[in-house]
Amino acid sequence: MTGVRARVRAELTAEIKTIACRQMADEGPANINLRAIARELGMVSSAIYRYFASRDDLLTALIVDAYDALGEAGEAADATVPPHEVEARFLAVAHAAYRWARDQPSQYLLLFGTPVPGYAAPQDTIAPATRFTTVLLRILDEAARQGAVPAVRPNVPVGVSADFAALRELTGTDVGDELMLAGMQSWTALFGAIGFVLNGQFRSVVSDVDDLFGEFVRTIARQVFHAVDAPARPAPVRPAPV
Amino acid sequence: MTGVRARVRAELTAEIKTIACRQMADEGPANINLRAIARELGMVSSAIYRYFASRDDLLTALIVDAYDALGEAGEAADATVPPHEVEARFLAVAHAAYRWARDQPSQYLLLFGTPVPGYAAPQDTIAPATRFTTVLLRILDEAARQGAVPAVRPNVPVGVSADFAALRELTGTDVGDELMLAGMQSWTALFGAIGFVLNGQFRSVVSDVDDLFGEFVRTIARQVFHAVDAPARPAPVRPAPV
DNA sequence: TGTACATCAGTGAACGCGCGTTCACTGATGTAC
DNA sequence: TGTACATCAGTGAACGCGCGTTCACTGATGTAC
Repeated sequence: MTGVRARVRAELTAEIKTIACRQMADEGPANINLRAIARELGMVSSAIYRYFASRDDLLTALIVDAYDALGEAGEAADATVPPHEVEARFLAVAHAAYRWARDQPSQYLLLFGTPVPGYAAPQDTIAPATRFTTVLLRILDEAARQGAVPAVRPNVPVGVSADFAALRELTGTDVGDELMLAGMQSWTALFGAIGFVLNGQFRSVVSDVDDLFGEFVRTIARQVFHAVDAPARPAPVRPAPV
Repeated sequence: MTGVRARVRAELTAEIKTIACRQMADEGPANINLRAIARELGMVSSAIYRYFASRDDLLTALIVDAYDALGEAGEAADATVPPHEVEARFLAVAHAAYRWARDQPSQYLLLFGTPVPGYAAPQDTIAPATRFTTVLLRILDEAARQGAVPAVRPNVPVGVSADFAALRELTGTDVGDELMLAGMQSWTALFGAIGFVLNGQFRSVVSDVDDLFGEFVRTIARQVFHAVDAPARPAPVRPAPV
């Protein structure tokens, strides 16, 4: 039964991360404390090093988990809406991000708040970090196929346009420059709104922040996926990308 | 010369804050260190307590200063543009915030990043916090007087509408619900974009983030101050608010 | 199936470090008559 | 103008605390023949 030790190990590893998450909720993302975790597990502090080589390693694991959880929440929400309803998909995904952020604010802040001082994110965090963004990009791709045009058409700077071309190449998408810029802007707007709600920026100004956020997101969606002024553009026949 | 001691005191107080700011740049906003400050000043650690009653007190002073600096940057930028050119004013103010944030990222993160664990902002920080927002609100007020209507007209939820009414009362502005919501959305979008740039969210995707930000802001401005579809609405005669 | 050996989880003590804050004090700077 | 007193900046020692990490170790769990 080689699996017994392995299973116990996996369980304890998970438990360490769970406790670290709870700690972050109390003390802030930068303040995980190996000794306190060991104490809570009834272990001696050095025992933690059987599971994580260092504090930074544990932090990396938490970041990867958080990115994955956010990405999964986005994917799950996206899957509940018919693929061609791009605006509804965006709304579903945006609200999923909002809910996730409100449910675990410290994990959200671990990803999008102040970087932890002295910590340099290793390669392992890059792939999970793109997971949520990929969901948004897929919606944008479908919107492009439907000929969507943003309500306010941006003028994409040449340097940025070149970057977008590389991005299309890399991701196998076919989103035009204007829509891509509008999409990125909506992305920053979405997370800006979430951050403001989380940090209480609307406190003593707006009481029902959930309602406010909801209307923010609806407005953003209509800005990006506004198709009324769209020139008649035939849908390309290439299949959907990953 | 009662002023000699007072002047030295003011200078040292300022120097403590300056050192604390530099420290934040290295170690993150949450990590100011009284002993290190004293060391750098060539003093004994307890001497700091002649100037600040506690670490939290120093933190409060830094937050107030940061809010004031951001507010002043916004006001200064706003003053460079003729009052009736609302879109240009917004652009100027947005870029001022961006520049300020890029020049002192740690101070920006002190205000808009992860809250410092265990620190509860006292009353003193509230007034300075509104200074920058007030600039935006004044621009919005002028825009309302000119009959501006957002490119995508939001549906303001009833609860939020009530809050907006109270806000109008409190600030002596006359910005309608739709424009107010669009304005707030632009506010979150602006700071979301700044935060993303600061935290390197566009790294290895877009190289010239300044250009990207510039176009973001132009797009946001046109979304808010879009007046083309505006119903003919006579400009009210009441004078400009504070 | 049983035995000899290797693996590995957890122990306990220690290292080196630094923090915020208090307190009784010294000595210089300012104030009032 | 000079003296007696009050104010206050800075000292130095101490308190109590906790952290991440290393290392030699014990003893239980798994493996190979």
